[in-house]
Amino acid sequence: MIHIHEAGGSSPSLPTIATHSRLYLMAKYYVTTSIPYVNGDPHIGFAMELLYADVLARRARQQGDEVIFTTGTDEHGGKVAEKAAEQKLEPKAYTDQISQRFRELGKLLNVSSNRFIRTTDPGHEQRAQLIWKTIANDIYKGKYVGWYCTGDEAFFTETEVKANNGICPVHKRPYEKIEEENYFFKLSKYTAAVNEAITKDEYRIVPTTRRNEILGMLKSGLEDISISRPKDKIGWGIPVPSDATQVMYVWFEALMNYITVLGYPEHEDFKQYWPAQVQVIGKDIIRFHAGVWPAMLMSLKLPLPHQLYVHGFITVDGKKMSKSLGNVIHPGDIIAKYGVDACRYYFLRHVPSYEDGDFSWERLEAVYNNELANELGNAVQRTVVMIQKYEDGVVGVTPPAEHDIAQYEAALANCRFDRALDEVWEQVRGLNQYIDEEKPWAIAKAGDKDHLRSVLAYQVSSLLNIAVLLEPFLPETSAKIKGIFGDKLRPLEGTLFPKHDAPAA
RNA sequence: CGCGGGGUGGAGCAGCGGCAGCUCGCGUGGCUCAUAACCACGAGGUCGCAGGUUCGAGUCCUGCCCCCGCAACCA
Repeated sequence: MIHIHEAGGSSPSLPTIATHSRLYLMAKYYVTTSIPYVNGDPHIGFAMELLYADVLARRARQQGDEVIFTTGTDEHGGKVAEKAAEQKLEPKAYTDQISQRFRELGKLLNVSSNRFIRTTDPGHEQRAQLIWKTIANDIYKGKYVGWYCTGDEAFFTETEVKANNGICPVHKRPYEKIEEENYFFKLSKYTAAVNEAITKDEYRIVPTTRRNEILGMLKSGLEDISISRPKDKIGWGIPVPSDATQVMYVWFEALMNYITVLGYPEHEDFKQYWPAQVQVIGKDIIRFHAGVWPAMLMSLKLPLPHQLYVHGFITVDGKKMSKSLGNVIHPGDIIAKYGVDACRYYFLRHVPSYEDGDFSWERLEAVYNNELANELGNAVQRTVVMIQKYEDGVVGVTPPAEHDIAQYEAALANCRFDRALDEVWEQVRGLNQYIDEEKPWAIAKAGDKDHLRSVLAYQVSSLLNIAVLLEPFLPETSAKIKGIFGDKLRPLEGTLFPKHDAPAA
């Protein structure tokens, strides 16, 4: 049995406007994040990945799809065992702790994932062994030859060894040539087929630059990869079936999570939800997801995911985030000061969806004040006040929205979250311009009740439309706006985004 | 010749063959419904450097310089 953990998914909100333009058939929608390796606490890099996947999941639900949205943690391997030993913990006890922090990260960010898989779940381990047996035809025993430094307890590449003239610069001793018995996966056999699937966009990789990158790698062909480790060297892993001396190489087994979490092979969820619509990953692990993973699926005779979305990395004040620099940003710090939606907004709009981006408190402050408080928050506020002043708080009949959302939809289909929000903000600006042009206060003075009512109704309609478009991105804000302009006016206690005076530390 | 991404007004970015554009910041004006918010107008760029193709080049080609990743077993 597989462990299924229900995370705090929000109830799907019914689309009011977005769907009237097209007929959308209810479908199964499966979206995944990568499962981060638990050798450290979560930071904003993975937080961003959760947010991207969350937008896709929420949008799909909004369209009426049934959604499975998975995330989880990758918990085996030498590095984890080392970390655990440092803290004088058993590996499992250590990963229990860290895994929990990743789970909490999702809640903190209001991410609507509904399954959380750990590679140490018994279900995953059993299914991984089953997968191994299923693709046994593509697995063979071979020798891995490498340069090993006993000081580092690690292998080094040929080029690295050459660059150091055969002597480890840290430990001042020669690298040893070590042969190791490993199992290998016939990755080479599938190179051509993977290449074709990507070329034909059957397995669509966005952005295009990433697609080109992987096609370049595939052109020279992929070599078979070692997929096991001797148990006496790295004990913390899933045993290879029928060979007690070996455990599975972490990566090989971790990739399987995308199907074991659905209950591959027999569970109904697997049958209904695979292949995934979109798999969200970071640029560092593209070769595993665009090279190894599709080959594994082909070996299993399973269809490939429809789309792989590769995001970039975040720098902080232009510098790489690192513990030694002490500039690691924790999502909790941002949320504590600005709220969860402001945090979501920053990463979704101001980190380029197709490239690396930068975070700084100054920029967050500016964005919060200008775009969230002034433009959106104030548009809501002025509309609320006008309805109170001129209409005794009565919201009239609102006309359906007439905005063209083709650009917004196209942006989302291509995982251009930044562009999608640009489109929404076009409407926010448009609304503020509309108010200034129509001058409802002047109409009120002139006493033209009908005209006034239609202008205010338009404002409300525009805001409700914005709320719908915003739902996948800023679910709380969206709900608040919808709540204010329901059948009757229900103003908030304060404002949507209260202004801050002092910048954050 | 390892591979890839990038260098456009103070900042962040778009444009990828046809008058250099957007957001922030800055300046001026307008408005008063509003969270000193909103709206309009303006200043500010020889588009990394040097050649070339073209009637015309951020935009195509060649060479160079500078940043940032990746470089196969650490996941």
